[in-house]
Amino acid sequence: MIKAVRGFKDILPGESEKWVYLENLARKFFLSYGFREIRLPILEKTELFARSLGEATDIVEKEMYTFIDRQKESLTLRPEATAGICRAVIENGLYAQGKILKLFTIGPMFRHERPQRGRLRQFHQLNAEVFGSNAPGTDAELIALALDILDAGGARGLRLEINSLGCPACRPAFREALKEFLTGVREKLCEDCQRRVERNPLRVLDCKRQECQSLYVDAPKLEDFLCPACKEHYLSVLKDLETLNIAYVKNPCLVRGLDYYVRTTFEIKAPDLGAQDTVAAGGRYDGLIKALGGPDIPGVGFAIGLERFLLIAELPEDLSPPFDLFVVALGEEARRLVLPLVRNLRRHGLVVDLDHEGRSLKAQLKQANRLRARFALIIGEKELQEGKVLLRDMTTGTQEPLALAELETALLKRLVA
RNA sequence: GUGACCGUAGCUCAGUUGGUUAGAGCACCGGGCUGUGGCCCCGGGGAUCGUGGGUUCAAAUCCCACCGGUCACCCCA
Repeated sequence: MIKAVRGFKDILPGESEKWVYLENLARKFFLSYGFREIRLPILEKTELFARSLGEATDIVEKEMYTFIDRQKESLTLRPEATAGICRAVIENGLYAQGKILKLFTIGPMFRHERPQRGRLRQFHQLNAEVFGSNAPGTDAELIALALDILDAGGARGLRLEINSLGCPACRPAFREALKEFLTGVREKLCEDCQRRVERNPLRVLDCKRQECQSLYVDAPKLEDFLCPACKEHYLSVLKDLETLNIAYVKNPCLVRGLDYYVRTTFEIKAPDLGAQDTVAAGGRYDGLIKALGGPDIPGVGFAIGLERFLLIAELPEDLSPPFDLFVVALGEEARRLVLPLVRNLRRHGLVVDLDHEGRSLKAQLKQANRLRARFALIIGEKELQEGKVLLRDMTTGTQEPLALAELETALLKRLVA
């Protein structure tokens, strides 16, 4: 048997309704926050991701689905959405001086990781990005948006963690101070962290090991190194959050895995998720557009992991659409007679089905029952002769005779809400 | 990439210290009720026991390898 590729999952009926529900819910919020949808290719030139995420990140180093196509060009299944959105913004000239551009997109991402709870190789994200705004209010607004979507989906007990990574003006000083500190305690660090000290010292702060974390309480804090502009920005974001009554936890160790972040970074965590507990994350990436060859406009955004959202979402019990009518046609003559009727009812938006297999009345009623049809329309030889069909209410079991001649209008009257 | 646990009908599982033809419940199809669903009863179809090798008179059962799944590490949405 040919099976789906490891880490790639089918979304089956029963599950797909939940996806549509959450996507629609998110769409509603994106639109009310003034965002417009952008749909993007899932395949991009490898260079785009290498340049935007950073060559030394785990994603670029070992998690991308990269291949050489027939034109001998290196292409990559997108591991995240921001790079592609930036590319599209630049390529299509969506920016303009002073214009605020708010975009969202929904779709699959691909990373070659070992699958586990809340982690797939193809997974899906809801992304929102704002271009052209330096204002801290934009950062706070995005956080509010993410939380509103998650809350409307019934996710509870969320924890917002926030940090500021500074900017190219102030981060280097902190980097040096941190490096110095780390060199002092180097022997006590775990293997991974020892490696990080040289390559990417900030990532050390993100280490999950208790031993390392207990050392870092004495480490220099990035917040103390922020330049006045970054400091003011950070405080203003926090203030907006407070004004919006949004609870947050400052996490000076929140570093994020992508190189392009500056200033605000945040994660929304859900304790119920298990090891992969980040359901949404985002931050500011002011230099990215320029680095990709575009104008010097700032950007902020976030992504919600849809699979993870689904794991903690509280959804309405029954998301399947109501099934209006099952037409029980007994015999070929009846079936032929009913064909145009069924089609017309469907064109009116009603959910209607019938049996083409020539099964018995009993079998067809059984199917109607299984489909949870509100009504069954019974038409056999007797009905054909008498010019009357039977409309059976499947919940009460009562049957009403309807004249064949005005059947369609009679049905529409009873079925259209 | 590393580790632990797990792989028996479509689904959930049973299968004794290795021993006839591998079972059950649910689901599906049919019948009881030849034109009335749900409840009940009866019957039926459906399994390369994850794959390949090995041990043995004999393997779903023991051993090895591989594949897949789950969870954790790592990393992240």
